[in-house]
Amino acid sequence: MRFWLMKSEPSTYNIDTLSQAPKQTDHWEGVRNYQARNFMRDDMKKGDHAFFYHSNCETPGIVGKMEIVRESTPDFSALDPESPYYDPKSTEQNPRWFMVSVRFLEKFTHPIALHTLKNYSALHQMILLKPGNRLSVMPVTPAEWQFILNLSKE
DNA sequence: GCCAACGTTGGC
DNA sequence: GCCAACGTTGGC
Repeated sequence: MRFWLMKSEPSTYNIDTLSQAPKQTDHWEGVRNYQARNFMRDDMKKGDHAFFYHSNCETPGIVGKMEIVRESTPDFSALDPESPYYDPKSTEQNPRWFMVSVRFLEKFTHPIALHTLKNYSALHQMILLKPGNRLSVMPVTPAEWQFILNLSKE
């Protein structure tokens, strides 16, 4: 099983939105970055786990975890002219963007703020913490995953 | 294939 | 809301 971190702006979609969705499952639509897309399309497998990260908000950080329940399929929002994620260069025959489906697993009683993550040398290598990083989907190592899970239980 | 201009991300 | 860092676009 592999581990991931996926960002969302909570004003658009947050961990409560997911936990209140039917079957606590939803599409992770709207990723429009090639590297992030490639992770979802090529490397994410059913059964993988992912942290839910709130970005661009008062306290950015990891707020919970989820499970990948469906591997990548074309992101239909790219085909919808009404969608903010519309991309005229993506077509049904030749889709440019992909998404996975995720299921809510847990909302942390102690979310871990970005500024807290930065305090631990065990996490210094996290892609999330690399200067200038803007990836919205990225891998997390098993050691990082376990370390962060432990923090969430303190 | 270079690279300037532009748009986006996301912390602060 | 600012703005630095980065990715993408498109003219040449």
